[in-house]
Amino acid sequence: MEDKLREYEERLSEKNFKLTSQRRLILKTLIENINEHPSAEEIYQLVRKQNPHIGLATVYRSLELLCELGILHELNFDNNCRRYELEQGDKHHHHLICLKCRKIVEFNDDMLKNLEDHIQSQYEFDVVDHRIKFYGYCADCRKAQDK
Amino acid sequence: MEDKLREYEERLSEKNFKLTSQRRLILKTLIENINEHPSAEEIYQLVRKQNPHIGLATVYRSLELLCELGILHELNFDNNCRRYELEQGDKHHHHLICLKCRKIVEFNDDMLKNLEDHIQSQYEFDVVDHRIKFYGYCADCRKAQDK
DNA sequence: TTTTCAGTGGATAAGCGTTTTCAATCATTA
DNA sequence: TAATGATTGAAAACGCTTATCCACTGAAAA
Repeated sequence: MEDKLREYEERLSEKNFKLTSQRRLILKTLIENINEHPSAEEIYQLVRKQNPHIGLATVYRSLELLCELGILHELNFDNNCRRYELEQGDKHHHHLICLKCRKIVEFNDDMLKNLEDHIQSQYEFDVVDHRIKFYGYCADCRKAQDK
Repeated sequence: MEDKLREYEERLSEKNFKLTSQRRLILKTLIENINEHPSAEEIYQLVRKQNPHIGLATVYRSLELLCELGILHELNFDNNCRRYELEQGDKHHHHLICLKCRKIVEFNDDMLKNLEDHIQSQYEFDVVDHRIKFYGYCADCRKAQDK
């Protein structure tokens, strides 16, 4: 935890930003909830438990800054709010979204390199990133359905 | 055009909805701009050229209804608005999104069936749909950059 | 030390896309 | 014709996000 925070502090200071107490708390919350893909509002609620004086605007500003620095990624699962996840090295992972319980499962893949190469030559499209979402039913919901 | 409209009328009436003049005009506009992936606002502006009295709420309501009937698909390229495309048979296609000019190129694929099967067994996740977006630079922007 | 100044944060208003409300209209049926 | 229900348009409300305002902080300059 402290290691990660020090790393983030360095990445902030490279661009002359400071790891203020608010940013520290937001990052801490993101680390602690790394599998949750929380929305801004959810982060705000979590952060307020530890510092009730923090403002919603600060949360939004911090998330924006962290995204610009590449520390955080913005996700887009449903249409009415943005969700966030910490950057996790260069492991390319994508999401399985359960249509019933809305749970989000991550999965890693290396199978798409070929497809990228194909697109590159076929469409003259220079691929720099991709986002894949699979929709379906997770193990839990499938079991519940069988009952 | 008229063929398609008749087909849509049938699909509406199956669920006891009517092809009103507003819905007809919206569908007509969607057919005419089938490669544009227009947003609700853009559809509204297009539709108003032919019927200046149509309301924005009607456009939103019609788009919602057409999505529910599967005639239309909601897309999610940028965060601040939804875009729409007519359902086009069972051709599974995805999108290449140019980061420079924001142009959206469609591409078809059959290469993902294997990946779905893999996910199915590995994660016990029952995949029913997937959405893939590749981000990069289109042929035009690549050429412009070379100059 | 005092002053200055950029960076930051909190409260709140504003912005923007979307949804809801409500009265009016239209089509269909009795 | 009267009644009923679906649909519409205008405007208000809504929810998430961004911008504005002013106060505070902490470091550099005078």
